[in-house]
Amino acid sequence: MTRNAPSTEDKIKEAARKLFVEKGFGSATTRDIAECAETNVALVNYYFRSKENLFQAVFQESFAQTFVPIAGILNDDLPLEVKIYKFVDQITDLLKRAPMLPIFILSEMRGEHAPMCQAMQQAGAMQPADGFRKQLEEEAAKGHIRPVDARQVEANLMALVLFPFLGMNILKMKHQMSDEDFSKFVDERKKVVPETILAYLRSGLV
Amino acid sequence: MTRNAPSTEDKIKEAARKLFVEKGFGSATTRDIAECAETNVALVNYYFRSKENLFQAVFQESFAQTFVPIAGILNDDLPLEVKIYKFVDQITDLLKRAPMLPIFILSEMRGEHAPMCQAMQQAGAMQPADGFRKQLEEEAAKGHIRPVDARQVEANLMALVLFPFLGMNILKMKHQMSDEDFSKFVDERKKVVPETILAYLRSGLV
DNA sequence: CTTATTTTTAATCATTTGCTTAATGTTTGA
DNA sequence: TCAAACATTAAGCAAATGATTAAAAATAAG
Repeated sequence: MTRNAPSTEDKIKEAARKLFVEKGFGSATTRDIAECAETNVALVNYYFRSKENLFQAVFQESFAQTFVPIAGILNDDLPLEVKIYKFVDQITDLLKRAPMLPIFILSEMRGEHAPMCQAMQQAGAMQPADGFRKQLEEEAAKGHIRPVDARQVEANLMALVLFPFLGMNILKMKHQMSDEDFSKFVDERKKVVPETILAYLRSGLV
Repeated sequence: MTRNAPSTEDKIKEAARKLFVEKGFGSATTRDIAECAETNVALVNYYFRSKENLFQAVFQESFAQTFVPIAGILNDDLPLEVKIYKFVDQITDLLKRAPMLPIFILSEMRGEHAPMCQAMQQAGAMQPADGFRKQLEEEAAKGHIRPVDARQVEANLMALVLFPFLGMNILKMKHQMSDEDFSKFVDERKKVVPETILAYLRSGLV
């Protein structure tokens, strides 16, 4: 019982994902993609009408795969400390499976594709983590943590989790890391990052 | 007394910097660059021999401008707390003047240009922050902070300072920020980030 | 001034790139 | 079974792109 052979359309989309993520929109050609998908250029346009169209399809899936889970976990109904550990743990594991997605998304969200941002905002793909904000306010009211700007805390969390993947190449080189070393490094951050966030939230309490 | 008219070569390099940073290597064409520099394509190749060559020149300058100061400040001879505040303050101001540099550098350091990493490593453009590591060890020995992995602390610092610029577009959209709002946001981080780092370093002390 | 060198221009070449077309093969459903 | 819809292929087009050339213009040197 062999796995279902993927449809041509799916093979093209997967090839496109690989190449767009690896080289960026401008440097990946339709012929690259066709070859990588083991078909020809005509089929790429037959299924997706244009390179731009294909890119949109790939980008939106990638975006949903990366940034939607992030807001999701933050709005979960969990105790603050548990939530933060869960967030770091799950996002880290997600990114270990697709380490280039963040840099792909952020880098394509410039220049001619910058307007996509707005489009996706309106599509509701990016709801603010309102539950998280309220939770921080409640915990502060109870005196469990100090009063904070939720946007700053959220940015800190995202920064600490995403950055090692965004700067993976530089990081690996700077510290002469093998793939395995890097994997260990981000695993260690499953402790470091929550401790950092919680230390900030709890610092300066009377 | 008007400022020296920039040479054609410099006008081309500046135009290239603007367009490479804005659109990436693959999406910026030599004709774009020539037009933006108010010359013609032949001159681009006359001064730089090839698009790839021009890119290398621009990239290396941008890299030096961004990542060398970072390691520099960390190795300065300053008390830990002062150093951290200075680091965040200076790098933030630097990035406010060139907010797209980080995403440019990280995004171009993939695909066909990934080998540049190694080349720049060997050129010594990326010395590890050894002074910072020793300082952290000494402070830990004195009991002023807890024992830490310097690489993790350094990564945290870089992450917290760089990330808002890397994710500028998403951030501005998610929180409906104007340019001014964003500027305020990163200025507030001049307090938030050092407090976060220091809270971590001082947490769990007996 | 004259010659040599450097800089600039316009025209052009060879490829590449996104996309289309027309013909052929394959599947599906009535 | 047969036609209608779908899938695939090879060939090619027009525009864009990186690079070059040869000649003209500007600048520097003797």
